[in-house]
Amino acid sequence: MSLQSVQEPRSESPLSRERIVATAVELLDAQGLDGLTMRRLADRLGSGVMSLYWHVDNKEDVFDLALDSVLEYRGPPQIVASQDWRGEVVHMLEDWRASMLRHPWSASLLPRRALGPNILSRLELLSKTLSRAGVADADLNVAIWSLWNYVMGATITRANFDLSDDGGAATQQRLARLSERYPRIERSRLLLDNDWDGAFRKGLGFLLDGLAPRQ
Amino acid sequence: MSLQSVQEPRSESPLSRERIVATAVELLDAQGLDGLTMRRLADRLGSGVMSLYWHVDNKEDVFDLALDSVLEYRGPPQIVASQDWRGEVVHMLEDWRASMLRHPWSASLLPRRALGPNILSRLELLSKTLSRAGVADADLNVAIWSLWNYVMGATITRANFDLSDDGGAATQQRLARLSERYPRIERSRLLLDNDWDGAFRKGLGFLLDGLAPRQ
DNA sequence: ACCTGAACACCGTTCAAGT
DNA sequence: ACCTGAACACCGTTCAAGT
Repeated sequence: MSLQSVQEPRSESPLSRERIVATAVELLDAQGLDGLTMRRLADRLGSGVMSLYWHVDNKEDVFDLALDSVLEYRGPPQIVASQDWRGEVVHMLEDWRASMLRHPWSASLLPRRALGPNILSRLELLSKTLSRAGVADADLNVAIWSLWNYVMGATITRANFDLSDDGGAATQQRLARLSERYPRIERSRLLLDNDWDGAFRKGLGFLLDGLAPRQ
Repeated sequence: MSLQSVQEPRSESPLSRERIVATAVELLDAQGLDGLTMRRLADRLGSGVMSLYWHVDNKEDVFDLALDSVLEYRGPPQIVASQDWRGEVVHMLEDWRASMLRHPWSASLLPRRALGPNILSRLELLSKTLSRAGVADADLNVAIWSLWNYVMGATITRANFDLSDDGGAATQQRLARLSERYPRIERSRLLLDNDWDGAFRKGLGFLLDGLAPRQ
C-alpha cells in the first residue's frame, strides 16, 4: 500500500496462489507441458522451491489451477441478443478452441483433469443453447459430448502438429516416401492442407447439420 | 533354435527392437504414460539401461514404436464384401477406438507424435471408403479430419475419465456441490451417464448424417 | 556388433527447522 | 502464518570402456 512496498514490485511481492498460477501459465506458454517444473516456477517467482507448497498441494494442483484460469468464457458479443442459436453455438465453440490455442498446452491437459468451474460453465451454457436450438432432451448429452469430442480432438491435434512442425519441411520429406503407399492421402494433400480454421468451421457445420438439422 | 536356447527364454533372449517395443507396451498398459521409464524398461528386459540405446534412439523413439505397434488394422469382417459403405466406416472407427482403449495411454499419445505407417493405412482406407460412400472430393479432407477429431476426442476423454474415477464416488460428491451452479448438467446427468459405447456410436451417426446424408 | 557402469544434470516431495 | 535447505528416491542421456 505504501509507496515503499510498491517501489520494488519485482521480487518483493509476496507469494500467493494467484501469482503462482499466473506465473505457471507464463512458464507453460513459454516452455510447454514438460517445461513446467516446480524448481523453474520457484525461480521465476524469486522464491525457494518449497515455499510453493504452502500455497499449493502439489504439481497436479498447479496444473489444475493453470488450466481452469485459461478457460474463462466472457460470453457472446453483446451487440444484440440474437435469435441465431446455431451461430451462438459456433461462436462459443470457436472461442473455446481459440482460448486453448492461445495456450497450446491446455487442450492436451483438459481431458486428463477433473473439470474446473470455468469449463463446467461453458458446458452449462452449451446445454442451454443446444436446447433452444431444437436438440431433443433425449439427444442432449450425446450432442454435448459429440461437440466436446470434436472440439477437443481438433484443438489437441492442431496444437501439437504446429509445434512438431519445422515449417513443413520434415513433413514434405516424409510425404515423398509415402506417396506410393498412401496415394489418396498424397493426392488430397491431407497432411499438408493447413487451413485449420476453415476445416474446423466447416466440419463443425457438418456435425451441427447432423445434430440439429436446419428447418 | 536349439533346445538349449529355447530352454531359458526368460532373461537369456537377446535384446532386440521387437522385444523392447513389446515390453514397452506391457509396461505402458500396466503403469500408464508416466510409468514408462528407461530404467524400468531395462529392468523388465533383464538388461542394463544403456543397452536399450543401442537398439533405440531415445525415449521418444520408444513411444513412437509402441504407439504404432498398437494401431494395426486387420480389415473389415470378411463375411461378405458388402456395399454398406457407411457400416464399413462405422466398423473402422469403432475398431480404431477399441484398439486405443485396449491401451489407454495410446490415444493421448497419438496426436503428439508423427503419424506412423499403421495409422496412415487407416486414414488411407478411410479416405477410400468415404469416397465410395458419396463424400465429394472437395469435402474429403474436412470429412476425414472431422472423424479424426471425433474419434480422438472421444477416446482420449474416455480413456482418461475411467482412470481418474474411483468408482464415481468422487464425481458424485463434486456433483452434489455443483447442482445449484450447473443445474442443466446436473439434471441431464451429463457427467454420470456412463454408456460411453452407446454415446460414441450415436454421436458418430449424427456426424455421418451431416457428412454424407443418407439418400 | 552389442552391452555396460559411472557420472551429470536434472526431477517432485518429505521433513525438520527457521521467522 | 509463511518460508527455507538438506536430503531422498528418482529421471534421461553422454561418455568412455568393455567383449
